[in-house]
Amino acid sequence: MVRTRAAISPTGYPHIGTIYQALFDYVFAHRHKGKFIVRIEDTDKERTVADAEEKVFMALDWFGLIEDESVRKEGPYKPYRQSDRLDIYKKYADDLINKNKAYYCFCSKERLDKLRQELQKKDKVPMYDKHCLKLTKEEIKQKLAKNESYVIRLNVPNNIQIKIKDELRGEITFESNSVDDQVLMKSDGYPTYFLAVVVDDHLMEITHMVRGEEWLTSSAKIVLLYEYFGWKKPIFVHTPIIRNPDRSKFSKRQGHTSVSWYQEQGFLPEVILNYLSLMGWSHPDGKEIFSLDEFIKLFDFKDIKPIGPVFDLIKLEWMNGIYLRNMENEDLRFKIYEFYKKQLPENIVEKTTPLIKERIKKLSDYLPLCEFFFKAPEKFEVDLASKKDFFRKVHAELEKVTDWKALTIGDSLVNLAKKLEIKNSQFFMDMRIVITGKKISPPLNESMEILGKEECLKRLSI
RNA sequence: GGUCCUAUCGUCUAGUGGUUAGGACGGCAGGUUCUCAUCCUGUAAACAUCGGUUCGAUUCCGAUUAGGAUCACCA
Repeated sequence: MVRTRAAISPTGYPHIGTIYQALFDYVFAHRHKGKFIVRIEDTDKERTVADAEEKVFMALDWFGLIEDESVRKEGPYKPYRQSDRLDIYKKYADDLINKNKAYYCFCSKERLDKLRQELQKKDKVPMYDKHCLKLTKEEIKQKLAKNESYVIRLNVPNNIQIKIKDELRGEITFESNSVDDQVLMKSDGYPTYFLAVVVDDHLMEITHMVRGEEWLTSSAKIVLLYEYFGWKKPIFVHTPIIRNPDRSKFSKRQGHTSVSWYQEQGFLPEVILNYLSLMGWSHPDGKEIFSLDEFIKLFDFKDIKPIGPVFDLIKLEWMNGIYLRNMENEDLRFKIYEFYKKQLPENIVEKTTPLIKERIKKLSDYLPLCEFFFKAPEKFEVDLASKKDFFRKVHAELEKVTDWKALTIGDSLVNLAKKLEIKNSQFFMDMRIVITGKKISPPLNESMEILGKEECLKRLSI
């Protein structure tokens, strides 16, 4: 039974990179009729934010990446929040101590800082010097009795090779001398990520440890822990990291990383998932538009390219536009109505939806395009002062139209243009400005039909 | 800097020991059109470099270069 997990730290608004990771977990689990678990990794008390957990689930719900087990959907492996599992980590840390695979460290922050500085000065990689490994059992007992503050460190042996098999990259070898004696238990009794993730993944019977490439370097520690515990290792998958245009790690300085931004802009969640699927993976038929279900049917980790792809907002917008255009008018109308919190008159949204369907890429494009339906323009993108006479003539002509439909309005306007010997393009542009205020608008005749005769005549008599 | 990862159009990617190296976004140029958009047509644009292996390498191997990740009592 395949079991994957999204390990999420509740430290703020959900990040698009987190969703990217979770997507692979979710899809792979579903591909193999397994389980997808969400685990809350809140072992950093400083960084944990109170309502972040709630936001994580709101985001997952929005995307439809619904988990099988989590803090809100407890299963047989509970609890699913790491801060509720402290006694478990303690037990396993003690186990490692007893096996001499980990050791107490009483070094002060000052000593560690100094050590780090000295090594850096010599252009060496800052690493712990195993100072406290030399402590005798008796010394340790005394220090513990005196309640001295301590951490527990991983005892990494010298001069061995640590091998890890990554699904995307094959075998990777690390020299143990370049692996630091990682702190496993902090002085506040909380575990660090490394201990917690190994213990939890083992106890929760996670079969595929899927995580971002930023963890690749530290996976030697993970492998070592599995070996020390004598546990069966999961399959390791280090997925690519989404990049900024300058190829650095995707960050809010250069892009929009927060899920909430995409919601506010009116991107559809299924579009974002579709787009994200294409980062590192490609459809065997070269298709770009496909559903989550289709992705599930075809997905395999082996087909992911291990290159960090650049996030391209322009292409995402294009794709969002495709989805919007493929929607039924009724569904799109409802999406727009909901997007604007049901504040806009529903009948106008309904009538205008077909007009703007091929003109918007995001739901938030609707209002700038359709604002003139809700209120008369207050300023005009072109100065109309010299055109008053022209509009009087149009007014007179339109007044005669009894059947107020786009087609008849159009006929009447085209006739008038001919009569006045004005080019259609010029004629309609002036009309557009006076009716909508803007040089760019939905089709004019249809817009005027929706606005109604009375309102149009009113706008003509400026 | 140490360690590790990676390398096809600007971007996302397909692909092969012999191909006119394909598609998509974006660009450019046309067409349709009352604007914009949609739609349609066309077009420019890539195998990082240098060595091997080979009859032949973009493809296999190595080195170089470049980019990235990581080096906390953060995840």
